[in-house]
Amino acid sequence: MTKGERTRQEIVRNAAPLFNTKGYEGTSLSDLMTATGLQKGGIYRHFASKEELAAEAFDYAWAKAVSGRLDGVGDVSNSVDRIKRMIANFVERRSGLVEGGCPLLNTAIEADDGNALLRGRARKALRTWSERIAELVKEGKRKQEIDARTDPRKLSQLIIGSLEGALMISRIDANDGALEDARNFLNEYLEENVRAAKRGSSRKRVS
Amino acid sequence: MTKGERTRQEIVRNAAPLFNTKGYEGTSLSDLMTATGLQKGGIYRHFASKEELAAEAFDYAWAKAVSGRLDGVGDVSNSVDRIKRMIANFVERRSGLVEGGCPLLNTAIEADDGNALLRGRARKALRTWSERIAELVKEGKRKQEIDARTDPRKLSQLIIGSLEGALMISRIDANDGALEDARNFLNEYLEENVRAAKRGSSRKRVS
DNA sequence: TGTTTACGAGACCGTTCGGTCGCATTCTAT
DNA sequence: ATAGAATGCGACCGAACGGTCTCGTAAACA
Repeated sequence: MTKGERTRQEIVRNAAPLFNTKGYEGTSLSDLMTATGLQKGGIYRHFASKEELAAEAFDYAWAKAVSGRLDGVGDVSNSVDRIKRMIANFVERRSGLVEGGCPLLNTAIEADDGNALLRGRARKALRTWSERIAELVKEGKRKQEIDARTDPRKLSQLIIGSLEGALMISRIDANDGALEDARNFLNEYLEENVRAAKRGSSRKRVS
Repeated sequence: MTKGERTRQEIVRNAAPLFNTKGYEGTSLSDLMTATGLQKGGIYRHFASKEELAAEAFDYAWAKAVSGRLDGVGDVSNSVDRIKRMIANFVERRSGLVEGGCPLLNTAIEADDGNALLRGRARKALRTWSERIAELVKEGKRKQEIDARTDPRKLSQLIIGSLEGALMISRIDANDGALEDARNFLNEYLEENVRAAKRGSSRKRVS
């Protein structure tokens, strides 16, 4: 790897937590200069604009978030338990993440009426995450671990929506209660309404 | 009402949609000048700072949001149906809301790491909304319309979290699907797990 | 080791930022 | 009608904004 490539990565690595905590508008070039230890010229050698850097920083932060949430999911065999593991990772995962909370939530809210480049990144991030969960569900249905009546897209949106909403509450409340409650709720929902019933037994089903 | 008071209200009225769509950092004094038709001096005669104006604009936008969500709730007698009405109001948001989406979500995300004044307003807004729903639940329990085992605070957080999370998804997705799904999910949940069972019948209960 | 290319510093650019203030004008209460 | 208070204009402020460019230096390849 050339020196320039290394520097470029370092810039992204240092810029990510800044953009994620202060937002795109709230992060200035001089903030970035301080965080990277470079002057403007040094930064602009590698990126055409603040916007382009922010987009790459988002990708970086998002990749870390996704890998944190999928951590250990492969070690679990049952599909429902995989989903539960992913939820637990979302709720617990503190270390290794880029500071400032979920990059998707942060970016989606700031960019939904403005910045098209960042909005596009957020939209794509949501899609791929949602599809990833939906794939887990489909696989579970194939393996008959998940009830055949489960709609993969709807379940995926329920999980993402509940978690992100609870995260928002937890962040202003400065209290993880909402996040914990969301986890408990989703886990119970998965057990009661998603996990395939044992052969022979029957159950009333919601939705 | 004096001329100054009228002007002050007009400034808040015109500033609210700006702050709610572009955010605090993203809204400049010159944006505000254009929106209000006043010069800087005219605005600063009534507010000590941009921050103070933003805080009042948030209060204004939030008051409108709350009144929109509670619209018609009093016309319904059953407590569960009242909650369902409130959810429908949130999802349909037909009434004269301030542009830019839910002020609580927008402000919470932008202010959770910075601006203390706005963060305080968002925190208070969340608390009062949450308590309002919890009150509905408690009343429902008193009237035996809501299952005695229901935790008012948890249900309130589940509703708020699900709706706000779904709103975030709907906004980047530019598609109301997630919001509709959240409404359907919550309605079914309320019917199956919150509405008090008819005397004599029994039911398995989640959470 | 010599040469060419890649790199980063930092002065500089015009613009916009949030905010102040003196003053003319307009309200308002008498 | 008029005095005094309330109001809004707009020139002005210093700082900070995102971004450009030149040039000395360090890295990379031969």
